[in-house]
Amino acid sequence: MSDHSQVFVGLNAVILAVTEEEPRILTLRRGDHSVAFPENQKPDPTPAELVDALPFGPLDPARDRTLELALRAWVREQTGIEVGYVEQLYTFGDRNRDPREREGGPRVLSIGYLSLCHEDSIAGGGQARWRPWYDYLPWEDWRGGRPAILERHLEPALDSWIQDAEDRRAAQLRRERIDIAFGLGGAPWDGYRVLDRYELLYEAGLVREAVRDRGATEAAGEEAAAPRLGRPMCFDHRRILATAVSRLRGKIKYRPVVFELLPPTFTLLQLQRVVEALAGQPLHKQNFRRLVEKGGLVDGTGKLSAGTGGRPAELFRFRRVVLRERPTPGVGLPALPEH
Amino acid sequence: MSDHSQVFVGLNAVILAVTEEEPRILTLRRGDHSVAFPENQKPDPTPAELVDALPFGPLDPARDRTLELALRAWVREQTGIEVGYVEQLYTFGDRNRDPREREGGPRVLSIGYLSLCHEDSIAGGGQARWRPWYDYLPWEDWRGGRPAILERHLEPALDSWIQDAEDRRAAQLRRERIDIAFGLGGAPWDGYRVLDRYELLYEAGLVREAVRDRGATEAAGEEAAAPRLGRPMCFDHRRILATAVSRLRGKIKYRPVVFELLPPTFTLLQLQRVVEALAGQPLHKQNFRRLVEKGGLVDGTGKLSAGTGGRPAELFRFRRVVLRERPTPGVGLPALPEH
DNA sequence: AACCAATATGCTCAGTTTGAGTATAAATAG
DNA sequence: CTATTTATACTCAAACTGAGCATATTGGTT
Repeated sequence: MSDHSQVFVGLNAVILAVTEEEPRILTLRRGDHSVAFPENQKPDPTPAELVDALPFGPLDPARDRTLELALRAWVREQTGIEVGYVEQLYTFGDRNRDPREREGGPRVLSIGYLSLCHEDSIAGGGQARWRPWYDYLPWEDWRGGRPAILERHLEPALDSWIQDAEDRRAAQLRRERIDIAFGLGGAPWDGYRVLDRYELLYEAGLVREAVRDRGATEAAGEEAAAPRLGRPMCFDHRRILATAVSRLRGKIKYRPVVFELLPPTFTLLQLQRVVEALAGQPLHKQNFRRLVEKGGLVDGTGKLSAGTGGRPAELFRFRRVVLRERPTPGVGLPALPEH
Repeated sequence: MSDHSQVFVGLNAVILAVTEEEPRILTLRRGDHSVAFPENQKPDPTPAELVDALPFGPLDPARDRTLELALRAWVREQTGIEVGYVEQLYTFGDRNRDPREREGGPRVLSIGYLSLCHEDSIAGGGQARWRPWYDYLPWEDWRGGRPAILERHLEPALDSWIQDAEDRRAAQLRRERIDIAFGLGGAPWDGYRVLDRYELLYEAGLVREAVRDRGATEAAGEEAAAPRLGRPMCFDHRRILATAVSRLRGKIKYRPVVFELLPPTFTLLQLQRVVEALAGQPLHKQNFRRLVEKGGLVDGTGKLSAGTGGRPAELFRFRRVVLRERPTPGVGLPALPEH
């Protein structure tokens, strides 16, 4: 076996918890083009260029029996967090996703994982920080109605990207993709196309990562003019995050994963707020209650929660046996109303 | 960067086409513990131990800009097939998934891909063969009613696996998992849990791969006694196939991927047969027609198909604009009737 | 020519699910 | 004591779904 086919394999984790009705991910700060494998978490030499990054750890082929065990091991070591629910997302292997490859570094593959944590287990973290995932993807949060950033920045910028197309056909193609991804031109907004949207913005050069990857040869002035849609991240970490959001939004429909983010007992409103936080859209309260109760997803405990402002709510727990009863127990999301 | 963290990365492809109402995958024959990287497709020295294998190719970090390009390249080189639709499935990295690791070989990671081909593009293939995927997973095909293999072989074997559990609690746990995965004990059969089922059978030692992986130290007599549930495959290739089936069955519900398997125009029965083949369950003809027509998935062409035995059917084509209209255009599958 | 087998297509109908809203109950704050 | 807030129960129409009947159009048989 020749050496040329060897690559370096790392694992990236989107570690998620929902606190104060916000989905938050664990992020580190680090230099974008600097040490990628923080064996000692050494701080970056050039603080001006620090960027948010997903936690990262190498696969140690000698030690780690499985990929998932590898992930659990270094997450524990780096952050002290003992992750529960873990799911593989996607393997990212484009050349130059790690910029040091350009300077002769090895080809770096990254396997993305999603981990769900209960709110109370987020104590540790070391240098890590919990940040709302909508800081990185602000156009995905429709809980307060259509995000203003869409009309104010995103749509005009996408429009001029369409104008910039080579010819009429290319422009038509761009228009088509944008309409479907962003629910424009009469198309509905599809909450699951998170990755499509991010990739389109990247392609259109509307996220800082795109400008960065096209080479730092441009003038500083030009770079400053580049739009800053959402908080940027290291490497392709925002793409990994977008993958995680897509996956999770899809999955809550047919698997009871939400409960991995909740304490053992909770009120129905708490549950609803978590689902809304993930889905990025508001839900009809009474219908949501009907869905989870009649759907057999939860069981009342008879106990009441401490006052949350109004009438006390009953505490519920996840009804595990639902798995035996229905093939796809989850919370279906309604289509967003047209505008 | 230390050398110990380097691994060998390969790509496995589940290349699928539906012909004669059967979903078929492209397979090679090769020695189970022999050369894993068929640079020259060299035939195996010990024909007695030949097993079916998924097409495989290495990632060449120097040449391949992206993983998908790598896949397309070696599939073209090896089989002459120019794949269209391609989708990444999962990355498999358990130690010893390639048995040569035991003898000091490098850690081998495999990234599984799913590719969908039109029926007419399956000419080439070289030494490769198209084989029905239900040869490998016969318990997944419910088109002719509940598969006999379930009652005849699978359920008794799973029952005795439950009996073999350490203690009552462990047995209870096994019972629970089996009921949910195989729709026993009142639970419904869930067509999407293909991977769950395969992994359970593997764990219970009911597929040949499990016997093989536990070491070839056992007597030949014992091995012969091992059940042969479905046609075995090389390494963990059947697991990859199970992942592909799971993914595809899930996806046809919300994305119009079926059309990747059909010619440009087709009759509604043809379309139905393909969906049935993938889902492994029969569908109600009139309702299916209503679903795809009212759902805006297809457009009539006005032309009629050559007689297929009865009244000629209208030819339809995929209605691409449906993507602009509905967020999740696909063919929802009904629950299978209880027994 | 009449009839049968096979497939295609149109339509009905009841049961369920879904989206939206009204009404009432039980707590706290002033 | 009243306004406010949250919880919970119930209603109603529209849409969707599962199941089946009925009719249409072909080729082959008698």
